[in-house]
Amino acid sequence: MSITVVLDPEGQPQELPDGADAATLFRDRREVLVARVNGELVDLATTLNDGDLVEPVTAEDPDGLAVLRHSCAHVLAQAVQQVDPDAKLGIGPPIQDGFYYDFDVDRPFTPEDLAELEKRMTAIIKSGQRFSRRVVTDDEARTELEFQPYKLLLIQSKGGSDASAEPDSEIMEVGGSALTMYDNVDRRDQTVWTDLCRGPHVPTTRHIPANAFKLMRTAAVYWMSDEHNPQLQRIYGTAWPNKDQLREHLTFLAEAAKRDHRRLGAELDLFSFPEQIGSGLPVFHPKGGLIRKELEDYSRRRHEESGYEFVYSPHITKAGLFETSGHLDWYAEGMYPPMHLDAETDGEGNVRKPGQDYYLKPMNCPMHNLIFDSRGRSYRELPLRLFEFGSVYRYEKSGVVHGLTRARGFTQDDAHIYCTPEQMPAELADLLSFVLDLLRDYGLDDFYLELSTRDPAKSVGGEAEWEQATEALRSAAEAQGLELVTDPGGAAFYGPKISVQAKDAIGRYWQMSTIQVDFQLPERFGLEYTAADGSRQRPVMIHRALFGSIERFFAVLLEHYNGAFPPWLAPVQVVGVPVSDAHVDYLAEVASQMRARGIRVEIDSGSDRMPKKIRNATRAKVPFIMIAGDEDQAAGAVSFRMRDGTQDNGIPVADAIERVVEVIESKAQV
RNA sequence: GCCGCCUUAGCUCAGUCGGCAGAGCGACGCACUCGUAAUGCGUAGGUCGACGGUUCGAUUCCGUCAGGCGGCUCCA
Repeated sequence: MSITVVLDPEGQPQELPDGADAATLFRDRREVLVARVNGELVDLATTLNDGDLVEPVTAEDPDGLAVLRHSCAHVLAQAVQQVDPDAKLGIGPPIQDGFYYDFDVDRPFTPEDLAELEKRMTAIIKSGQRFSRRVVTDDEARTELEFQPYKLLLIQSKGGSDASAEPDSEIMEVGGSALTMYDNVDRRDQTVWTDLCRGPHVPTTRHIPANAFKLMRTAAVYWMSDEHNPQLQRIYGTAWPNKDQLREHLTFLAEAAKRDHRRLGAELDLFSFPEQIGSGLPVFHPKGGLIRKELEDYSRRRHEESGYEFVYSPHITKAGLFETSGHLDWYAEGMYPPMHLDAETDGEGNVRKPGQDYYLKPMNCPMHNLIFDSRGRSYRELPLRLFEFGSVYRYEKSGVVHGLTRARGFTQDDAHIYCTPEQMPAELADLLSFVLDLLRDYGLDDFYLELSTRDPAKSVGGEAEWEQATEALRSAAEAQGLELVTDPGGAAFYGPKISVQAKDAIGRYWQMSTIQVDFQLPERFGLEYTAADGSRQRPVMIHRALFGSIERFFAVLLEHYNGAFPPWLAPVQVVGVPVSDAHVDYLAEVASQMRARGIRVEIDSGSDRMPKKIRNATRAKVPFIMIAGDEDQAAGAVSFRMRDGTQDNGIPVADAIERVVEVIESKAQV
């Protein structure tokens, strides 16, 4: 007897003995880790049937790499249990770039533990254990896993072997068509370790490259991500098809760390977080302030041109406003606690005047609503676009504060647009174009859009209006021709949202602008306009921030450019370096001509030698280093050295100035 | 907020098995007058994050707090 299977993707029929498995088919190809049989990812030990469509899957395939990483997680868990046989196992899935495994252990892991575990993992990998799949009944599993409470919970919550539940990306243990255990069998056929797992796995631990994995860090996590559950200790690891790819990944991480905005901010003297002010509350130094001012000035100009009106509002307000807006119901936890003011008591301690609570504002919208509502509004005024660089304060939990990207005090480039329901679709479409255009001007040009839809458990407002707004957002998004992903249930309680995700220079995506439709606030504030027919109508309100927060946007650009801002944003655009002291006056004269054209130029007249000055200016990432010595001076010229080290000598002064001006005005990068 | 780690000169970091500390860079001064990423010499600069405790003695050990880092949760 024999069977015939079809090899994918070549489409080659292949004859095999009856009962053959995929491993037989690929026995000469060690790089094959698993197989895709009729579209389903399975172990190579899976028995094939006549007519199966079989595709080899290697670590170069994303699915294959995930299997490799998942198997590596098993090796980690085995190593942990070698050290601590009482360690209780949580879940251990593959993730972006690696894997993790959660453990309930008496003592958190230390960096020394990780080094020890890595050694043991290497030994396990080299021992060549086979991953052997075994189908079990629920009862058998429960007996075997008697001392693994978390695995028991998984069986229970996922319904065991008859689970029809969708496979969960995070939970690799259960969720297949049957409940399975994976035995690690050593070369003497002894089962040395076992884990509940739906698989699949690589054939043997030898298929995990022993020199291409690394344990990265530890973390405490809540079981099932719920803070009411017990805390487990997680170990994160990374694993790759080969040593070179591991090295490449580690290099990438080092590169990302080098351009961390917190580090660049200190190095380039842009901003700081003085401890005396408080966690998450930044101050901008002159150079950072200049960049920020350029960002803001350009934004202001574009907003003016696009029909926005500028408003200003205070930083604190009485509690009543946030009662009206609903913030105190929905968001009090994220707000700084109130200041209680103006209370008066008499001599006996009786309250004569109850006083008032004042809150720092976490959002600008309630204030803008009051501006809308300050007088009767006509349909002729709509869309009314109110814009403010509004500083807000949010009491972020201490563990989440993170440089400028997650601060407690920050400034939103916040606008609220009031329009009729009929105007909404066109307004949203224009808005999105405006936002994307502006982001491109700042140097970000690779985007995708994310549409966050209603979470029924956490929302207000009617089904129909949500539907209408969501569709309006969707069609505005689709009109951009960009990739659109949906984030089901990700919307805020008051309305659906589109966010723009922008890719930076090293391939990371950042959530930038958000555009959010709100039915709730116009209702709560009783906002109205008079329609053409004289009736009172409720406007639709759109919240939108382009930068999100200026601080955060600043941080993203800083990392995107690695501190080397394009000249229009560079705090110092030109540094003059004299070859010797004798050329300082000449450069100063050129500099004053440049200043007259609005160029930010400094002359380094210090006592350093010329190469040192060039080094300093290079490290400050100044776009143009303007050098002048005898030759340049005699020719009425200067020489430019650019950030990449390229050199252009003997440029006539007038041409040099034009060149800088041109680059600044065109917002080009150099 | 939770878990772990960390905090020594402006910055990056040594160091003290408990006897009050060092380097490089930076700053400042002097000399050098110099053509593309560090000229040389010198000077100043630290209540070793804060407060308590243990100790004859604490920067070092313990505790609390503040700030930071990596995760978790959160990101309206």
